Amino acid sequence: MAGVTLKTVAQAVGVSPSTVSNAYNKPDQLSTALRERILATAQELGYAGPDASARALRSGKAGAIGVLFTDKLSYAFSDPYAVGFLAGLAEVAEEFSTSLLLMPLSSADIVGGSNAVQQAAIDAAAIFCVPGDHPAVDILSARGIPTVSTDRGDHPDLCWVAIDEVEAAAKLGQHLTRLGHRDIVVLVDKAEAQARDGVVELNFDEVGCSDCESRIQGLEKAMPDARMRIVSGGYNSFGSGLKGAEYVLDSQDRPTAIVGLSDVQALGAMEAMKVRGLIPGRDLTVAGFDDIPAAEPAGLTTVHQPIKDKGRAVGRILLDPATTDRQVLMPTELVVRASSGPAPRR
Amino acid sequence: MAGVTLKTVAQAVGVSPSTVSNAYNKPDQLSTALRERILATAQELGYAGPDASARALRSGKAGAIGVLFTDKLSYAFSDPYAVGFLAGLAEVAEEFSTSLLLMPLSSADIVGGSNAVQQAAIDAAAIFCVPGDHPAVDILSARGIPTVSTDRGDHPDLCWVAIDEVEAAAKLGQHLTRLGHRDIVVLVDKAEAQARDGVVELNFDEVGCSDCESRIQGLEKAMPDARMRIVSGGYNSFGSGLKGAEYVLDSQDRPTAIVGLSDVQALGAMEAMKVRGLIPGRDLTVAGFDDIPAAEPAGLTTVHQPIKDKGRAVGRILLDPATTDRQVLMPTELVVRASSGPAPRR
DNA sequence: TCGATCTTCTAGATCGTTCTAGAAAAACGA
DNA sequence: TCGTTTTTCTAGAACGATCTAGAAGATCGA
Repeated sequence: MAGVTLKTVAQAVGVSPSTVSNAYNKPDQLSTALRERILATAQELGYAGPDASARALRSGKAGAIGVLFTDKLSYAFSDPYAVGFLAGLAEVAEEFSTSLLLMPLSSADIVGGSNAVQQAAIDAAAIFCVPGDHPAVDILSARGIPTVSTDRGDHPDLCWVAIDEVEAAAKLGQHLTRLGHRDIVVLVDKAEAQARDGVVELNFDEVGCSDCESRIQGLEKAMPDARMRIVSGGYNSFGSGLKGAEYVLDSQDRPTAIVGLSDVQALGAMEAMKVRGLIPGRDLTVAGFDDIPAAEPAGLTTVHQPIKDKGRAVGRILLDPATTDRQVLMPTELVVRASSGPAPRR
Repeated sequence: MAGVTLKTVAQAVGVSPSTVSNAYNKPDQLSTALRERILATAQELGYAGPDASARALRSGKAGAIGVLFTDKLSYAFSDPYAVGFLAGLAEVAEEFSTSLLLMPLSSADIVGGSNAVQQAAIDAAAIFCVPGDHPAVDILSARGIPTVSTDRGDHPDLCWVAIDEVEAAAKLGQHLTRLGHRDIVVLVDKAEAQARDGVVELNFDEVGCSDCESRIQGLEKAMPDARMRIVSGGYNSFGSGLKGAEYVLDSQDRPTAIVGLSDVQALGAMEAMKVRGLIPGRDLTVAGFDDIPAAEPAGLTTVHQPIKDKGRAVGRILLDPATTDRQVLMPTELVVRASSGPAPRR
């Protein structure tokens, strides 16, 4: 049963292994009659096509691109933003009949030798929301694997597809300033924050995520006179946004606006308001980032970025030889919805 | 620069290739001093460890398991149910330092030879919400790749991790019967449904998804006297549930309860009610399936199933030699929340 | 001191393909 | 009819590792 190889089929048909290989990969290199005879015999013998590993070794193409994710995989997918990115990437991958290999980043065994990043048979890799100084990134570069990051790197020779985070945040900041907001809370994700029911207040230098830092800088730039507090409810998720906002809303010192650095967190904040009978845009302003699909029905003011296109662009750079871009800056757009309104007079 | 192999390193150090290989894979087979010398030289030469494809070929282990998804990848991830499953699977994969290979099922090129399912270098595969008679499943079995399905198969020798769909639906049906509901609408996903603003009414034999069919059967079993209509708003998503429910709510012939065959669709239905000023559980009953994280805050009555455990169980069967189970039936539980209430008198 | 055991390392086959070069046969143009 | 091109097929060497068996030297107990 087992052990049927190209050679087996070749012998059965009475041709050379090369010919059988061609029957699968280069149909125009042999006569149709022979090709059909080969395929039929293969079927009979239970041969299911060339072995993937052997093909990968010989041809030097693994037929898969890796996707490096932040932290645990579970949290990665809880944000529709990641899903949209992946969908765009998958679209291009499909076009080049390439698979996507998810590489979970258990922070633990990265240092040890036997992790997925070391072992993975991939031609290239997309680095999604993983900081450029992460050990896994070094491993990939040591392996000589081409990578595209979604962080806008400082190295001019690295590949990336990104948005101008500072500018994007500044757009939102200007909007808030114009509405008269001078006292805001920024919700960030911070896995380490698990004290005080999982909610913690941070200083800027404790944020530790370059995207988040850039966005905060953008907000500060556009709101120079505002008081700005940074609060984390834990992970980048609806629940954490909810918890963070609850902490803020139940405190004695409410801001006039809450900005989630991702839409899921902002939506959590809206939920917290709803529970307390507060109306977003009237009693308190809420805004987010990314413009995920759920943002529109919820009426959430946010900064739109072309999520799926970002995934597509990464895919093109990695797979499409016709694409010569190495660094792509995507446009962003402020989308004003009902959740933002003028700051109430004090 | 390029072309640094085991052999190169071996020559540089002055040992045999086998020894270098052992330095990476079997540290106890050589002296510590030599091992360190080898690793240091490798570093110097820019050798990043054994080539993944070559290792896969020789050792017969690809170091990855495939995940077969329904339809386009984008829709697959729009349901948190899939995300939960994947998280559980990833958890086990991580433990065995194995990667996950996503195999999108573009219905088009399955017949052609050059699709991901044919090419993928995987040791095993998880078949997630793909019917057992799908061509891709045949390809996997032809390749001799062990699989575990999330559909409860009829074949006694196939591996699966599933719930008793009929029983699960019957639990919900009993609940609705007890509340006096005799007229319900079931929301199903049906990609082909794009007429009439994407909303369409179906007969039972048009549903064409074995899970959905089982759930409808379970409902019918527990609600023998009820009138039951089947409506689809398109894909398995919030938006489709919303559209389907809008169609139902705006018709002259409203039911007393709407059952979404997935929570995302049921949540969409709740949204449609909210927009119309209807209160779930009072004006109309809404219920779902799966008990995704968003179901609880929304107060959605649903049938809980251990999503993440399902993923874990699949992972164990595929990867853990200590696991001898071949077929696992997971428990389900009716979770009653505010969205279900007694049927109003007519 | 001698055989037995353990540690450390090596030679060479092997995994199942695809690739390069080229041979044999068929088709073609003049 | 003869060289030339095209089609169709093949031999044999890679690809880069791991595995099996076994050799050489070190260690050990009696």
